[in-house]
Amino acid sequence: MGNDGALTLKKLAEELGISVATVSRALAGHEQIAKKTRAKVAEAAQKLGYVPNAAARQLVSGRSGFVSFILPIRDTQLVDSYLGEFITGLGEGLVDHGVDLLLATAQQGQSELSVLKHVVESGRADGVVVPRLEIADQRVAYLLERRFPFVTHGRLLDGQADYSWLDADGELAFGEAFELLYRLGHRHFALLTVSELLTFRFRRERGLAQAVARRGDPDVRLDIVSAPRFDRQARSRAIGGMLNAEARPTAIIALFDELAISVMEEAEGLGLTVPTDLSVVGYDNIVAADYTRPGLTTFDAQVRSSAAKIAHMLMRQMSGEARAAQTDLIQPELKLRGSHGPAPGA
Amino acid sequence: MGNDGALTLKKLAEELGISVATVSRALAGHEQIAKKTRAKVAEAAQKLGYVPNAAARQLVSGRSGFVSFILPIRDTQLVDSYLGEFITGLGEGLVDHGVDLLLATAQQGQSELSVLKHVVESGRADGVVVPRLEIADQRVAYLLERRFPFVTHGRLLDGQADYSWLDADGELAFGEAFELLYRLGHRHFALLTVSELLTFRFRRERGLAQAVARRGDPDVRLDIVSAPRFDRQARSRAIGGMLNAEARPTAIIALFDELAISVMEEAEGLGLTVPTDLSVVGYDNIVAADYTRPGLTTFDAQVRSSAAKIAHMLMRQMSGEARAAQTDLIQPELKLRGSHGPAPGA
DNA sequence: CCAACTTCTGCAAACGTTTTAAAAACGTGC
DNA sequence: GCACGTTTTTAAAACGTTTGCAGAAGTTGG
Repeated sequence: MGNDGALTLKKLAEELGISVATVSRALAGHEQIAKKTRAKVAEAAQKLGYVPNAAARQLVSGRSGFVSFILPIRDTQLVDSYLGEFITGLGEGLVDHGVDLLLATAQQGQSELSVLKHVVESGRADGVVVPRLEIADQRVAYLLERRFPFVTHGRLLDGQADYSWLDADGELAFGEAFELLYRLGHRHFALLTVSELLTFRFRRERGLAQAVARRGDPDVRLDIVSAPRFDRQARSRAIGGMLNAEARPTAIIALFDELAISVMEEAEGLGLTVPTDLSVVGYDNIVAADYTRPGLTTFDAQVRSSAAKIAHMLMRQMSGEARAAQTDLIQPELKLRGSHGPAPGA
Repeated sequence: MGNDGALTLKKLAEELGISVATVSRALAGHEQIAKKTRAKVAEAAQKLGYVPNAAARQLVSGRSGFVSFILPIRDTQLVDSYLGEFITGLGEGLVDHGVDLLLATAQQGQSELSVLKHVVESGRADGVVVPRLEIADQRVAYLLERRFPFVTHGRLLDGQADYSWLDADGELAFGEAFELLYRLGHRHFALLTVSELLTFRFRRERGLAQAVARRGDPDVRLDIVSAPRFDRQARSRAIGGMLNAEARPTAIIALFDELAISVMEEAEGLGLTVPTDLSVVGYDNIVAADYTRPGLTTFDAQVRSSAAKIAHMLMRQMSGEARAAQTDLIQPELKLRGSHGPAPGA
């Protein structure tokens, strides 16, 4: 409802004195309907403000005209910059195709996977976008088995599965971060990471480890510190511990900007100056990275434009235009700001 | 579809050897169906993973189970922090009610109003959320006339129309901002605003003007400067002009944080120190406000929790629980950070 | 064992479209 | 004026649910 005396095709047909079938076809612009009739119908529809009922249309066509994105369950404390940008980007990408975005949320106690299944099985969406892949991602497994159109942001670790993805090359970026800092004289590094089994985490960690190995410098030391992703208190403790260690690292590479910014805040609290005492490099280039003082040196993962690209990839897939899986590996761009510098005493 | 051999009620019924009607009622938990039958049906549905088709359900019930939000058309350059937070908040609020969020976007050349009409008339949503009211807001007029459930963020200027809104008291906040700075000795103020006909703009401007009038101090000078909302270049020019004037204001009150942050950046570029040379106060408390150096003194408009509240208001309205219009005026909370200080030479 | 309930189940219509297959209208040439 | 091909229109089925109404079991009392 909300639509009690709604204008239906039937009423419109009665008004015009022709059958619903004709009206339907006329509005769809079928050639087989006389031009004159088409014009007459179009005019009446326009005048009376006829808008076809979405549910009825969906029922017969089988397509909902929606692309869905399941909002990840997250702590209510922390705003996740990634989400806002990603959704905005998706919206921008979908506009061009006249497709709307369905944001589904998991209720308390409901798993994200079950929401996804529900959306798919109920036919409320024609395709989905899956962010932040996990190590053995059940969502991907389900969608593949179900043969349902989807595109992921990020990719699985093994190259087995055949699906469409867009990812930023974090492996490369983290190698680059190491090289940047190594050349500035840093030898004692710390990688600030999280414990979740997200694939991007493993890739970035691997990229860093490989860069270290490539140098083969026995003086290089790399500490690995895990911080909780959401609990601000615990995160602060973990970072504090790292910065208070007797042998403090001089270069900190954070898995993503939010962690990097936490490091900068914590350092400030401890009286350490960035970048004189401590170099910090992040990843993502969230909006806030431009506002810290000094600005955060980071890699632009182009979340927003990636989301738009993902939207296009998905549309191509849904239209059947692209039969094979499409992949796109984008190059994160190093944003040199002020949070990195020569190693102290170098 | 993507749902070829989809499991329908009919198939489920055949499987069980009973009629669709019974299965439907059993799943809905009707008392009139024997407990034993209900259990049997529930089990089978569970086992076979039956999920009712959304379109069919919607067609007969007339409800879509969606709440819609029309993504405002904006420049592709600038991330609008408000949107991300607002949408996240809406999602959080709607979760509790098992309602999903439909994000519709206006295509190039399509007006936001026409998208809204389309969503409403096609029955794709049961209620809508309208952000950032304009001076004679056509969306509100349309929704009222259409008697369609909606809640707005922000309110109209005249108290005539009878609708549900949630707003933050910007009038109060801007008065408070003036008082804060006046007491610190500032006499030359500038209000940095925009030219759009947004109601929140007029309220905040009015709040400031009234506070000035209340003091009745002939020494107080208030400049009003308009900056474009999206064009970064032009914005920079407008702010630069203000800061380069022979008689430069010492206290700048910005309509919202993004403008305030621009002021701080521009000031830094001109070699001015905040807050020594210049006090800056914003409004909204976007995430970035906490990361600028010095931190931006601003008012927390609690966008995210407001959005969640709006979601609840809307649900109450849609369920018919609340017959009269509901309103909620929240108190923006002053966040004292480092961007304000005593007037130079005071 | 039958009537009169009560409890349970099923038929069929309805929701508003699209689309298949068939019928009606229209010309045209003879 | 009739047959024939072409153009235009329509009746009816289908999509997968929910629900009013009626009918079929079950149960109870006489």
